[in-house]
Amino acid sequence: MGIAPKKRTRIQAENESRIVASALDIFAQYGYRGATVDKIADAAGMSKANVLYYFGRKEEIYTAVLEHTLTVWLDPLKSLDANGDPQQELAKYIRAKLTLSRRESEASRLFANEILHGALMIKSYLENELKVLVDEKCGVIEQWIHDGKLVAIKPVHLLFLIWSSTQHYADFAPQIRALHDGDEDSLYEEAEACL
Amino acid sequence: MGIAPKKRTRIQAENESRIVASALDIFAQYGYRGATVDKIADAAGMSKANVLYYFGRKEEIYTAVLEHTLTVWLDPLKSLDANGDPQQELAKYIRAKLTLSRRESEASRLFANEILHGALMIKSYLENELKVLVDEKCGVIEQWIHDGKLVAIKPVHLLFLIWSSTQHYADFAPQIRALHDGDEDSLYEEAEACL
DNA sequence: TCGTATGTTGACCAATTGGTCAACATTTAA
DNA sequence: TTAAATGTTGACCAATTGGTCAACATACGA
Repeated sequence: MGIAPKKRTRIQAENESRIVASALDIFAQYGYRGATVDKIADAAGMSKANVLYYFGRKEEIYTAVLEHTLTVWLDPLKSLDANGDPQQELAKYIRAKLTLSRRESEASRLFANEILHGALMIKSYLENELKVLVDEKCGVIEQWIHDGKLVAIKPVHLLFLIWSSTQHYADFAPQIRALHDGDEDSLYEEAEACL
Repeated sequence: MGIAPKKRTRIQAENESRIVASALDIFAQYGYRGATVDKIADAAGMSKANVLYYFGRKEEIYTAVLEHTLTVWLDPLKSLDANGDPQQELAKYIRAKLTLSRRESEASRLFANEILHGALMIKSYLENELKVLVDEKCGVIEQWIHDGKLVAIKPVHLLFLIWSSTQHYADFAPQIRALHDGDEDSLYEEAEACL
């Protein structure tokens, strides 16, 4: 007895994606506990009962949102090419992360919040899929260093440095806005120049 | 009619500080909405009603905790000395922040959470006290650059880089633990060496 | 067209939680 | 010692909220 390939109707597909999109905004803004199913339903333009018709529990909405955003968040690291020029590859990666943190800042804040409070939902993801990918890419960086193409630095800390500095501009936006004189475009231009 | 300098009794001082200390842990772990007055009371070893006898509302506990931790958090930047050696001063500052993020990680997570969700409670603090301090220290860095003692970099972005990279080790601890092979001591030693 | 599967919602329920209050306990100053 | 001030708590209340359900509406294949 295999897994039934449950056909999803047009309405199902449409509503589920509308719910997930709205839930991303709400969860990112209020955190898991602060977000209410009612708020999500409002944002999606339907009743709370209908949201719970598609996702039986609040937690299911949350994990659906996380899964939906994990892939896009991870993508840039995947394309770090061992055969490319180290400086260029890293610069490209940093630029991609910075762009992502700007355009998908809700996703960034969602992850930040999830990890900040213990990463209970994505713990196994971090320890498995992400760990494998990170180990692989650290190997690439290690090789670059071994070949003398890059200054000696623990690869995993280099990644931490890139992640923290790029995501900082999305996650700490209110602090940045309070301290930075000038518009947001110049902010990101300056940031890119620095990194 | 001046502000009465209400004497605080021994019991008041003792209980209030016990509440604030416990509340820091609870708020850092669960966030504002996830934290309950009951949990805080439990952690402080007293009844919920008694906690609310000292702090009329949950929000008051929260702001008391924020105020209590803001000073210690800010201190290292204050001691950045314009007359010292730039490399050494910055290295000292980075070390101090890294130590703080390790020893007061609850405070770090508390701020991260507050800012992540809009910094509603500390907005005016960010725009006033912190802004003044940051502007002053940015002036110092600007001067160092002008004197050719430091590579040209927008000072405020240098600060963002330092803040994000040091606090990352406290705020994203679960992710770090999942990806880093080795114990925590070596983690911080390596981090310090990198930065 | 028509009947069934799917979609939708208001009303409702139980659990959680911030906050109040009256009653009781302890500390403190005279 | 004693009375007033201060400290403490269980019981309670109202608002919020995750989740259920029966009733009703719509879509869709035959």
